[in-house]
Amino acid sequence: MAEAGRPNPNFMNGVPELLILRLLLEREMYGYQLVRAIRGATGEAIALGEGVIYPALHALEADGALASRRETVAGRTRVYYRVTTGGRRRLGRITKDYSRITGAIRDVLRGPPSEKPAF
Amino acid sequence: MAEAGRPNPNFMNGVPELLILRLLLEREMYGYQLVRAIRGATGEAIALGEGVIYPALHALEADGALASRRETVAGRTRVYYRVTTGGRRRLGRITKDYSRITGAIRDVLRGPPSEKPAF
DNA sequence: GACAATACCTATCAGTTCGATGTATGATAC
DNA sequence: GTATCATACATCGAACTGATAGGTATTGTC
Repeated sequence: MAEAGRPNPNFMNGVPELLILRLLLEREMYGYQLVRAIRGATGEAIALGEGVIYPALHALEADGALASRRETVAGRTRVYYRVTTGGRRRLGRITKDYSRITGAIRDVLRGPPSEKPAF
Repeated sequence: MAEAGRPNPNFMNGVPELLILRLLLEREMYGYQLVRAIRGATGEAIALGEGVIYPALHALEADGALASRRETVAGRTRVYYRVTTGGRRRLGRITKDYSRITGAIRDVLRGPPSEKPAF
């Protein structure tokens, strides 16, 4: 049962996918770069390792949501990913779902109008 | 990889716990009642079955976050749960964690100031 | 020459949640 | 009167994520 304090103990489902698609929408990136971009964009609140990102990128590409391009820079191979049209649709869907659910949770956390806020 | 459309495909971790504690803070409830309260409070956005709620209640009680009281009404036994002092602390912690992370995600979804909103 | 950082990758483990199933009672419909 | 549904509890196994840990290879630094 999720202990608080650790960087991010499980927490959410589909969020890695959501963050990846949203960040790649702005500009194409390669995996290793994405790993740090997520740390950076969330102010360390969310830290997804390479073991999460790479498989997710592969799956998204296999699903046609991402397309990739290889480039070798200073002897290192980078695989740049960009969002496809299908990926944009997918991002739209999951963003809507995500907002719907977190919105519902927020309402519950706020509590009924009568009650003075719990926090 | 989380298919959209189903009632609530996995989605989050610790959210059942969060909702349970928050709703029980307002008034004590029994398990079956909670199942419907969650459906109701989230406008069907989140529907947690009994297979989620009962084990969660047992675990929270075992952890000292909830206390229970049995009552028989019209031949049916109800187990009412209320939040303990420790449970209130716990709710405070996980609410803060939750807000921190969803806040970070919201920032990412909003995108950089320069960019026009994606949706 | 060792070590850290970059850059890719995969396999396994652990934790959650979902779905199915089971028991039992009371109320309702036929 | 009996079949069915809603109430109310409970547990187990399956499925899915995501976290951890490991593995390769190159470049740059001390």
